[in-house]
This record gives sequence, structure tokens and C-alpha cells, in this order.
Amino acid sequence: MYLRYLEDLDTRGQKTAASDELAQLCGTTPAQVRKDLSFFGSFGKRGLGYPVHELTARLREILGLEREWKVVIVGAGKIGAALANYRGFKQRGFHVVGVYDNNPDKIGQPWGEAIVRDIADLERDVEREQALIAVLAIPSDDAQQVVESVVRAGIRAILNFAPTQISVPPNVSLKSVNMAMELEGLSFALTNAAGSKGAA
Amino acid sequence: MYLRYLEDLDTRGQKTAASDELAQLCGTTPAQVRKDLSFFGSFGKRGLGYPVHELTARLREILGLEREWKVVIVGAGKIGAALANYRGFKQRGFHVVGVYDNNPDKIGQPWGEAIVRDIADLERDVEREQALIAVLAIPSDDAQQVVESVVRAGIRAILNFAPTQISVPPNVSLKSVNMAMELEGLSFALTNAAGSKGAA
DNA sequence: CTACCTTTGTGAAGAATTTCACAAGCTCAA
DNA sequence: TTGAGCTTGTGAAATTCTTCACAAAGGTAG
Repeated sequence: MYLRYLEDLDTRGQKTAASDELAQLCGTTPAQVRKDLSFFGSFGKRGLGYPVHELTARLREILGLEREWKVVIVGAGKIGAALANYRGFKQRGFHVVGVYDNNPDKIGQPWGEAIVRDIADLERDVEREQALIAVLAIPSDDAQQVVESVVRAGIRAILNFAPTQISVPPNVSLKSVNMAMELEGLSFALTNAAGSKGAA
Repeated sequence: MYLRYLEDLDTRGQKTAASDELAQLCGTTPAQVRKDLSFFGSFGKRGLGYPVHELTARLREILGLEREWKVVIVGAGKIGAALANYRGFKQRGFHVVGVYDNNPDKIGQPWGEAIVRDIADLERDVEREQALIAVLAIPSDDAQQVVESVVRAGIRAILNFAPTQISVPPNVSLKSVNMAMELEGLSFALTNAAGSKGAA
């Protein structure tokens, strides 16, 4: 999140940013900003703040955004499309090397810059391409099976949009996003509203 | 999350579920399950577990899913489409009453069951329809402005997909989802991997 | 009815996270 | 060079969240 706003500031030519300013931008507190950043090192200059450009570069490095990551997208539906089209995606070094689906009507169809491939080839392709990240935009029922397949092929991180719990070996990172659950959280907040403000 | 899995169990006809079982399904611990549920009341039977059907109903009530929520989607791009098409959406009582965009090429076009409307009408429509939830699937630059408009019109909760921090009055709930940030989190995990397992 | 098994609900302990508050460091102006 | 004015980095305090562990309660078999 800090990176997101530091890049903005950098683009605008701002040279330094104090923890106060970053806190305001990110919706947190100055103390939190300082604690977070201090975890990775001592980047700031007392009396002045943090050097925007340097810190931006350092955070990119820490996050591993200096290299290119090969990504496969599984599921050629709307969510998959949204992700593949997402500008900030390639910009950040995430290179989509393949889109897969099991629907015969979709296989072979052009899809953005790529062509939808048969999910039967997924495992082989991941292995050949040495892709490390998989995005799952498929129905819940198929999720665990696909996970096992891509893990076997060498995938090391999974971003899961299927609204279900999936399990991965300890050496694979997993992050799940569940849109229905987000909305239900809002429903709860509205139902039990006593002037509650949601978190960002 | 508990609701998600309790519904599954209910469908399969299971009558009761112990905290142990729920924990396993949700990827947490039995103690956590019991603490979480006890916050809202005492639902279980000692020696037996939680009554699946009853608890399901109670959770729906707590989450405010018994009523219908009117939702407007702002931004007729891929993400907006993914959301509008999402089955679990209507199923959960979220009724999309309008889709808006500011692109003249899109306005008036059919879009699923609806027709894309002019964002200029958004404020008026929200007020007339008494919609309470807005989903923002628009570029960052437009986000804050749209927020102010819909809040003025009576929106009480916002699900934001724009990769930017937005601010809302204290009586409005806000939840942001940032796909780029999720991926960057995975990049970090991979870069600093020491057998790190990501959270669900 | 009793003895035993299971599982909840919950105080208390423990861990993690956030906030506080201030010494130390840097800049700038004169 | 000195002093005033900011701002960081960080121990300590406060708060929040998670786990432990066990009494109490329901179920079941005989």
C-alpha cells in the first residue's frame, strides 16, 4: 500500500514524505507507518521524512517486483478476463503466459492477446514455462483439483477467487479473495449499524 | 465464512457440526470457532455440537441476509461484468438495480439483463430507488468523486475495486479489494520464501 | 439411574499488534 | 556555529486477538 502512494508522489516529483503524510494517504497512523517501515530497515531522515524515490525502489525490491513473474490464469470467465486485461498487471511485472478453461466452446477462442487453451494442457505448460503463480477464477468444485495439478507442475503461489477453502502444501503461498463475502460483510455493517465505519 | 460451509453441510443433510469440524472446513481452530460464535450467542449443544440448520438461519439473520439489498454497479468494465454475472450475488439477496458508466459507447448498450446507464443519472437513480450499496469498478481517478456523489444520494455502503484509498463519512461502510496488491503480496511471499505458507 | 463419553462456553494466560511518548538526529536560518 | 523546529526510530505501555484448559452440560449404553 505504501508503494502504491509513494509511486504517486514520485511521479509528481515530490522528494520526501513524512510518516504523517503517508499515514494520511494510506488511511493509517504515523506510528504505524514508522513501525512498518522500520521492520525492513531505517529509510528515513530525521527532521525530513522518507526519501520518496529511494524508498519506492527499495520497496519494489523487497516485494520482489524487480523481476518478471510468469502467471497462468485458470478460468476464462469474466473474472479471468478482468484480471488479464488489468493494466497494472503487466506494469508490475506479472506476465500472463497462458489462459486455460475446460469449456470446449472457449478453448481455441482468441482472448485478449492470447488464445484460451485446454485445461488438460495446463500442467504440462506450467512445467515447461516454469510459471510460478496461478490465478484461479473457476467454480469451487474444480478448485482443489486444479490446485493439486498446478502444484504438481511447480506453481509456488496461488491467488484464488473461488469462494471455497483450498489447501496447499506448506511451501506454496495462497491468497483468497471472496467477493460474496466482502458484500456480506457490508450487509452486516449496515444491519448492525451504529455509525460503524468500515476498514479500507 | 462459517455460513458458507454450514450451508454446504445443511444441503447435504448433516444435522449437527462440532467446532472441530467447522474449524477444519474453514481452516482455523476449534477454539476460534467457539469464541467467534459465542460472541453472538450460545448456539451449540454440549456433547453434540452446533445445530447446522438453525445456526445457518441465525447467521443469515445476523449478517442481514434475510432482506434484499439494492445494489448499483458503477463501471461497466470486466470487473463490473464479473460481479453482475455472479450467481451467488442475487442468491444472497443482492439485487443489482442499475449499471452505470461514463463511456458514451457503452451507455445504452444491453448488459446482461440490464442496460448500461449514464453515470450522470446515477445520483438521481440511487435516490429514487433507495439503493444502499454501491460497487465501484472504475479507475482510481474517478473514485472519490463518484463516492461523494453516491453518498449524497443516500448510499450507505461501498465495495471499492479501484486501487486507491477513498474516504467516506463515518456513517458509510467501506470495503476495498485491490487485486494488484494481492498479487504483490504473493510476490513478496515468493521472494522472501523460507517455506512460508500464505493465509487463506 | 449411573457411569462414561463428547463437546460447548468461557475465564485466564499468552501472543501479537498498535499506540504512546520521547531521546536522538537532521535541516535550515541567521 | 548555534539554536529552533521537525521527524524518525524505538522501547514501553496499552490494547486486541488467539490459544489453553477445564467445569458444566448434554447424550448414550447398559
